Amino acid sequence: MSPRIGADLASILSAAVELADSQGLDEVTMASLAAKLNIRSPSLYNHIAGLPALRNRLAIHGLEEICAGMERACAGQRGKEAIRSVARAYVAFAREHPGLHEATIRAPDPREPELRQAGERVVELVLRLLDDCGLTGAAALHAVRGVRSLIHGFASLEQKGGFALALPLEDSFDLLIDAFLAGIGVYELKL
Amino acid sequence: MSPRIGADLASILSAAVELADSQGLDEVTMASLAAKLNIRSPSLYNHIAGLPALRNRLAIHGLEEICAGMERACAGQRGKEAIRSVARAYVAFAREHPGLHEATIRAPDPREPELRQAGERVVELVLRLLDDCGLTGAAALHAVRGVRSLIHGFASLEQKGGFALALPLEDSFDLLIDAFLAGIGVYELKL
DNA sequence: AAATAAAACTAATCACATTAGTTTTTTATT
DNA sequence: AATAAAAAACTAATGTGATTAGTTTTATTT
Repeated sequence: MSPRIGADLASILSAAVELADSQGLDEVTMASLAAKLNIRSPSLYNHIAGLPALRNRLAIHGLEEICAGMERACAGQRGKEAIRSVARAYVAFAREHPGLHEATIRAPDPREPELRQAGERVVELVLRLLDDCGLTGAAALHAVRGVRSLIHGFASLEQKGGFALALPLEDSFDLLIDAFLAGIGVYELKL
Repeated sequence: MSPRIGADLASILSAAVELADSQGLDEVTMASLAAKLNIRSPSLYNHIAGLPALRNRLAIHGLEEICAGMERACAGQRGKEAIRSVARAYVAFAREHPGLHEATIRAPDPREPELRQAGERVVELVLRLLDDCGLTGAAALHAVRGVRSLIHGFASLEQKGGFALALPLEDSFDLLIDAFLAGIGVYELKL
């Protein structure tokens, strides 16, 4: 197949993920990544177009992992229970993969097709669960935005150290989800 | 007073805000900022320690503006109405000052004292409003985390172009706040 | 008029991204 | 077995940006 074997995109991506999760997304540079792979940075360009392209790949990879984790988490569940599960899966992902999570947030261009698709898959998953809760159409679409805002906001703030007080994070998150789900009826009423 | 008049911290900050809001936070560099002020980048170090310090200042400034906007928005209001108002004020700020808002999220060190204080002032404001809703103690603290997650999550996603669908953003946000407020009772019940 | 302090400047260094052009190595072909 | 082709690695070079060191300029104060 290959006239010469070297780093391939998978190994590059995996090294980038490790770097991102251990050092933070900003420390993932063409230089640091090349060093981790024991090659020189120009060699990376044989595999990926540049740093923005790498970050885009990281973001896609992150969204795929998020989607997979959510699917796993809500398997066999329905309705509010399922929503609670996918929400927890999201923050769990952000904790396990802080750098990769950051990458999903700070993608270079949110309109990039493959990235968008990965995001849409998450939306579709949540949409399916909301359907079980009796939400369809525009109401459901608004509700997905709500769910995404909740989980993304909480995970981001937690990650950035925004929650300073000595108060169990787990409880804060569960209560937030509970409050939202308790009030989810407004999506039917007000539309 | 001053042996020689040049750029002062206020003018530097204001130039940085303009740059951030018009070009994005990443385009605020010591180089671009100096160019905007018609000086050379090393001269900036007479006024600020470096790029991280500048970003920290921007973040503090942003939080102060957010707090001021919230105070203004909820003046004379109480309870849920007031919470709705401060939430709207937050997203309004993020729309008017996308770069400054980004700065508040991506501060170099969330533990920096002055930054923390600015953040705490926002927390205290919301805490005061929640008190009107009958929430105190740990319940109120959890609820503030909830409110912050909501507004920060929504504003971030909106700013990053995360809401692709053609669905009015205003409605999505109002519904989200409504749902949360409708379910806010769980903070009393479950604690 | 001289001293001082603050601000600006130039010059230099270092890190990183990226491009161009060359060499190496493996596979496939003759 | 020798060689042609492909893919990957390399070196060298450029450009941008942050930052430091050391120098010059200029307004204020003595």
